[in-house]
Amino acid sequence: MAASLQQEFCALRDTYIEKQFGRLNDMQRQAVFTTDGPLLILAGAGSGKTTVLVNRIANLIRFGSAHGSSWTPREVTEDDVKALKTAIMTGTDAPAWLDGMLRQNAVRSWNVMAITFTNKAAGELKERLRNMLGGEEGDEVFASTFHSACVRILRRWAESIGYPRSFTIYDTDDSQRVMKAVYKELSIDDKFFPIKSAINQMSRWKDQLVSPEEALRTPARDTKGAIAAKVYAAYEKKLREAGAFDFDDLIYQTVQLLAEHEDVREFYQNKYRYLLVDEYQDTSVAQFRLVSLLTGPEKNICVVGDDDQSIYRFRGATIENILNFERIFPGTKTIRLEQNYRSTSNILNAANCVIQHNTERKGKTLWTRNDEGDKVQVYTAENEQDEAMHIADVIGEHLKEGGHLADHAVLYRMNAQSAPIESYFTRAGIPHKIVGGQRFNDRKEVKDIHSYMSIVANARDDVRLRRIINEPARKIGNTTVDVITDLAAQQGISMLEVISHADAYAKLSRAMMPLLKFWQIYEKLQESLETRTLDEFAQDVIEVTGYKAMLEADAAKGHEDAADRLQNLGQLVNNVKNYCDQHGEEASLEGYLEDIALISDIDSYNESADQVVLMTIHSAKGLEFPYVFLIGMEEGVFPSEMSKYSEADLEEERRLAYVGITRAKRELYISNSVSRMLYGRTQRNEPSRFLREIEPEYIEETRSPALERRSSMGWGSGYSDTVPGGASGYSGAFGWGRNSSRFGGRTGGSYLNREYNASERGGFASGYAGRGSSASGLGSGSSAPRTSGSSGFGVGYGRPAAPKAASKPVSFPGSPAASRPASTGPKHYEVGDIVEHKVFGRGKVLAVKAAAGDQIVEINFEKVGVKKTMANFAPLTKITEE
DNA sequence: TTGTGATGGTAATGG
DNA sequence: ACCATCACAA
Repeated sequence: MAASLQQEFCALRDTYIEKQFGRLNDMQRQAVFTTDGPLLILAGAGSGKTTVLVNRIANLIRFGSAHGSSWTPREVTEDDVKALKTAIMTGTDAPAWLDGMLRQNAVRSWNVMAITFTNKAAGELKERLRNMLGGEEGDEVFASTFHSACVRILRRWAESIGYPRSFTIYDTDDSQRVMKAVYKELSIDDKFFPIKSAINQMSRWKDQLVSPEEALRTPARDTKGAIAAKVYAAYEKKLREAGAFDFDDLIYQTVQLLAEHEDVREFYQNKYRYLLVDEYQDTSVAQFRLVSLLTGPEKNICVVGDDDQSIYRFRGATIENILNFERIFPGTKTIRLEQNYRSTSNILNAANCVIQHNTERKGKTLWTRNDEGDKVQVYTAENEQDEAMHIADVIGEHLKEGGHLADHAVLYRMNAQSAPIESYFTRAGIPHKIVGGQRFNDRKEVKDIHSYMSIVANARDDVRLRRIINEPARKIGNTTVDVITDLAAQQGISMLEVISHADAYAKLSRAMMPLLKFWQIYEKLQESLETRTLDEFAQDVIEVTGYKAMLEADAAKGHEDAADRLQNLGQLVNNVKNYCDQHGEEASLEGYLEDIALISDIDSYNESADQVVLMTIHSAKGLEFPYVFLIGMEEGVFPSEMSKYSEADLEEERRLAYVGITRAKRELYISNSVSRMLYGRTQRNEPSRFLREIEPEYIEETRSPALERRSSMGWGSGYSDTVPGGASGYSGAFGWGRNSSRFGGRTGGSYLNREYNASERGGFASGYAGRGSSASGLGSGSSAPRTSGSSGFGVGYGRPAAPKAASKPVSFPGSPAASRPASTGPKHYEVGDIVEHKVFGRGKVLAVKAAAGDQIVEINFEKVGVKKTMANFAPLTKITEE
């Protein structure tokens, strides 16, 4: 009797718990209910990976291993069964007195550690856990990146491995400075073996847990290898003296710490009994080792990854970690999540087409129940301006239909590609945000102030001291710095210590006054740190050091960027303030410096602002957008020139393409450009092989009207007749449709190839030069408007299946670049005019200001409110009378 | 020591 | 095309 009650209760308990996770699919639920032992989740793009992670943690904390168990902590009563039945029927929570019966071996939230790839992902995880579990328990889960977790561990144990508690974290710039000093000391010529290569080699060694000693012991392949080993050892010594870790050290040294100190290892294994690692495909040997060291004897290790999305091989990620997981952790349960919830089937099929061309895969095929959606739009642009304009057109159309800017993302292979888009968007007044590239914290003035701050935190840090000792200029030149360096080395003390009694050294007599002054500044800052709040301290640094005075003097002299720099420093102080607000009592100088070292651009990307976002595909990993523009799909750009000669590199590029494609939810726009200015040279690139790999049935392609016009006007003698039907043969012009010879296929006789030849022969060069040079928007071009007008594309263009953006002739004047020669002078608008803007629609002019041969027009738009645009560049049309 | 002009190298992805 | 670095003059 009691036994069957027990059975009934356990079955009900399963039902109850399953209901809690009712929104998951079978595979996802399996992953959630696999609570103990090693678990490998192979999660395809958009398969609800984060959801699974969050739910799995929630299940651990709320129910532990109760699901599937046939055991209860006490005798089951009729009341128990009844209460649980009621809870299931009514969809309410079971009464609290059942908790003991439901929460079997429930895991305490602070026993769970989740490692993610970015701080942003960690933040999202925590946010969702808070929502699911409530504030307290959610917050108690330790979720962070590898690097943050390691810093946390290292802070605690630094002294046991000979580092100061307030160690500094060096960024790439610092590393290069150190390496440069090493080269100088060892008289190594960086022309023979570039510093960057040395750092790279060293970095790979650290990723693979190769110590300087091992590197030296291992016979080098060549002279360069020998040099690398030599500088590695010297570099490491310097960092240790400075009390600094670089990014790779954070992992490497933590591994050493855990490997060599059993007590420390056991401390963490006891503390974190359940480990979850996200983006496992991007972990390095060192990171794998770290995970293994943290994993206790119970082996409660769950990793989530997708071998098809491994895109960080170049920085030491090893796909073997995921491929060998089952072998390294015997008894691993493997679960595949292959249902995609993100994209339309056309987009997903396109992605599958591409990734299928890789050989090194675990192999899985994503599927979806989502609609087919629109076909993937492929646009061939004439040049990068044209590409930018096309994107703006599409976005404009979407906005007219009620879409939001923030639903659009422009993704590219490398940061350099953002420039033309950014500049076009700026001129057209399209709100946008670039993620990545030159980071705020990388600006010279910001780094300088941070260097001052960090030497106050860590007086041993000679590298950063050198950076600012004469910034602003205070008569401490290279000679003096070299003398100080020697003195410090002789006595085994830091440079700052030498400076603190500069008067004791005869060699420093000449520079004594400036040095003592510098020391006074330093002491003032020390005092400021002790007596004032952190943001006041930052302000003091800017002022006491004379940095502010220097910039103000520059600004007075008419230095253009000095004002910007001052503003940046103001922003820096704001950032410190924000940091203080966020961390309250916990705020510390070390903490702040740590944040700026470890927080990346993508972490602070905030999707709530209504802006188009521009970023690299790498940055976009883990994100999704309704509308995605994947630009620069050309050989030599994507895949990059450097990857073309290695099959393994190419496969990584292809995975990157796969990541890019799978970011899109509703519509994907891929573009390539016939001509592109890159690295100061105009290149003519073939469309990317990745485009060719997509089956034609998922694609719809369009060529820039500019390219069509060229062919129909008969430039480049005698080739237009090989294009079927000229402009009217548009849909087939690409050779892409039914005949599937596609992009410049192997026949070599494709339309595109011909065009390259034609242009290289200069057949239309003269007729074309105006447009080309007016690409900057300031050229002398006398070209025809490009989107409408007498050449009649308006009509020819409107084939039924054409992409939305191109489907109707657009009523505003053409691109800022192409159709507004500077010679026409500024456009004149007046307050009160009603104008039409390509992107924002209709609005009323509020104010007009003259600026450098142009006007800044402030407009109140009906739909989007007040915006400022440049009259000469913004796609504005005056509406005569409303 | 500081400021300038020329030069020449460097061009991928990032914590 | 851009930047950083360097040599050199002031």
